[in-house]
Amino acid sequence: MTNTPLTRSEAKDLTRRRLIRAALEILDKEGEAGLTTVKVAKAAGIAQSSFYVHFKDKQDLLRALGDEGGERLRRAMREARRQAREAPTELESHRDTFRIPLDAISRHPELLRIQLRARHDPSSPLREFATETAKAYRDHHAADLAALGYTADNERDRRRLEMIAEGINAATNALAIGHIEGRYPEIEEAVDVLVALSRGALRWLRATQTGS
Amino acid sequence: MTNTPLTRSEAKDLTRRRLIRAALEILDKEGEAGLTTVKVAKAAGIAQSSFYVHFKDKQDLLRALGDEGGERLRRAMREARRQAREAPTELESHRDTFRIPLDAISRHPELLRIQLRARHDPSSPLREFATETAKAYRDHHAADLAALGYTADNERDRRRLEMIAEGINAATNALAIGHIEGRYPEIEEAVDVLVALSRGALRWLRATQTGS
DNA sequence: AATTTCACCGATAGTACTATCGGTGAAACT
DNA sequence: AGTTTCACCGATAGTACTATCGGTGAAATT
Repeated sequence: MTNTPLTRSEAKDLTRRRLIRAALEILDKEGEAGLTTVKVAKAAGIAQSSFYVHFKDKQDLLRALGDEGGERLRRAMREARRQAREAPTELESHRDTFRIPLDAISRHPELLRIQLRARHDPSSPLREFATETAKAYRDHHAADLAALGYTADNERDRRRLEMIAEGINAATNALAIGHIEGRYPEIEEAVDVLVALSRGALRWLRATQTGS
Repeated sequence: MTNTPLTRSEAKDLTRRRLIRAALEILDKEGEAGLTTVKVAKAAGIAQSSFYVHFKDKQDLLRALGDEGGERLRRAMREARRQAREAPTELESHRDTFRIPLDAISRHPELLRIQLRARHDPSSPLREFATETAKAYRDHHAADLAALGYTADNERDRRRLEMIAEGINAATNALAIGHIEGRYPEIEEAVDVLVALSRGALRWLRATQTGS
């Protein structure tokens, strides 16, 4: 194994990353209640008091976790999108709309779990992260709807599109969790279901767009 | 105001219900982290130490909250179903499948919030409550699919129906939260969206049922 | 080579909460 | 009327965690 001839700031940065990594794992496995400076520091291999060399306080760590989580998620989405761009047909491209988030989530399941938990917890400092993440997914689906020519020119239609994007997003998350937990081994099967649900919404939009 | 000529056990029962009521409110407003015996007891108007007259420990309270929450939810679902039984047409009856959970949730929004939070929190003693509640909703939707003649005779179809029920359920919860938060003021509009999503899934099932 | 910087350490003060204990008075029982 | 029961109380021991502080040695700087 290679030695560690690190400069001081490199070593500090490494420790900081170890702390964040450990914190994310503990957060995922034990929840926010189990996230203590004692456990995080120990898991990162330093003394509890040294935690404060890297973070002002626990709140500061949570903030960093939100940033890091968002960063990872955007990276995963970008990567999934990059792979999808090689998709040949237009049909495939529509399937991609659903495959991209599923792939991104599968890459970092802990982020979805943490997000879903924080989303409805008024006491969680990660709520901002959860809200932003949810918005990113919703925008993703809203962009898909817009690309298919479904736009809103009044309040009612705007609400409809938002509800559809939110519903599809929630279904995507639920199936992603099921996939992570092993109940739905095949991502393509989940994509099938999401495409079917989505088509129902689109058909309804078309049927009611010009009429009443 | 009426006096309180209560027997001892009546008074104790009243206090116990006050504790559960206070605990549910604190849980909803401040999350599990904010739920302490100090706050619950104070909110119920008794001393912190008297909390232990009614519950063995905090765990015991959480267990009681799960029971109480499940009870309230089942009552709300039953009541909503009772009202729905007066539905005239078959179309209305199908809409009711989605209106019932939405109504039930609107009646006790705190229970959904608590459930969604606990569902993915490994440290939460309320996880069982969350799992059971989620199952109750899923069964509700699965029963609807069965009533429409969609049954599974192989593994793949079983998975499909489960994924659809789970997806619809997740969408229902998401729209219910949106309704509670005021973004979707009209329940009927949410029902429209859910019906549309559902129809897409049913159409897909029909199209692929006998073929490939 | 001498000096400074600083990531890390152990010890510990402070805080918040859980759970127990002995005491009290009014309700319930005899 | 006398006795027992028990819901509730204040006090407090015990536990877990946060955050601070002075000290240390090796890296960085001079």
